[in-house]
Amino acid sequence: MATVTEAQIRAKRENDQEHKRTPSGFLFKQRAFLKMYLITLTENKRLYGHEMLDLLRNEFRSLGYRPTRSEIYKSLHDLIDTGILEEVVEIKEGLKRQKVIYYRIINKQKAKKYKELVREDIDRSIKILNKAIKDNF
Amino acid sequence: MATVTEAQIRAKRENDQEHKRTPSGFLFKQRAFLKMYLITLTENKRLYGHEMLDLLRNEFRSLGYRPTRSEIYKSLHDLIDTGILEEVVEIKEGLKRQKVIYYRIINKQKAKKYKELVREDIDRSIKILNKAIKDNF
DNA sequence: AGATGAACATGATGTTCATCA
DNA sequence: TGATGAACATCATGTTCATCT
Repeated sequence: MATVTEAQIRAKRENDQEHKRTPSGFLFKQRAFLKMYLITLTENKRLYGHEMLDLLRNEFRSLGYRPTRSEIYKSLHDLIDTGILEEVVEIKEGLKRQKVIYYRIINKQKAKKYKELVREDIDRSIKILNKAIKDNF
Repeated sequence: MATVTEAQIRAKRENDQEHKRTPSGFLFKQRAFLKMYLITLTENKRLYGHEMLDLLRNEFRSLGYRPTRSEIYKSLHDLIDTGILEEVVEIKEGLKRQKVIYYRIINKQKAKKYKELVREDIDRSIKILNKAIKDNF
């Protein structure tokens, strides 16, 4: 009996999704952008979700970008579903015991690959934007 | 009796829409991007909708962006609704008589203002993207 | 058939409500 | 009460169908 790996299932699902409706290719999605940042944050700091949200909001405040709570969590869940991150549940002692979730990279190779992918898309987007300035001004 | 101008009605409608749901401010929308291009095309060339679509698809093919037919038309309609463009209907003689719609700027000031607005957003977006590269690579 | 337009469908993402420690 | 998660609502945009010359 042929075994089907998790990775294959995900690959198929992603492929199916991609072909349901063909994106026009205009810039990239916020989700990908956040996932890239969340990977980097996990690589460099030890933060739980809510802290990541606060950090990103501070970082981008001056640029008028304020990511949503749900986008952060959905991005983190995506990264877990695709086998890049895993949860590290911890109890934060305090007035009231508080469960928080930290993250850890479980597949460095995949993480690196994903970031490279997003990077290419960022480069492409910058080209589009620069072209627009050249063409319209 | 107080008269309400078209512009006021539109302004109100747009304002209402803006406040229904606050955008997070991540990059900008394809629609605004296209509207900017369509204004510029109208300023510089005499093209009807379908020709504009073809032109833009050619321009951006190498960058992997292929705008949709409906996005072009919706963008043109937006520009008409907001008093920036007007239609110039013409009959293209040929094997079969064919109605096409050209466009003309009817409010240069508004057109210029809109483009400037988009430009600011493009600059902001480029900043976000450059920051992302700096932060993640 | 080519050009336009509108209805519809779906994906991306923001808001609200629920849960849990 | 702070952190997380899921259901829901709405907007942006792609696809399909209709119309007109």
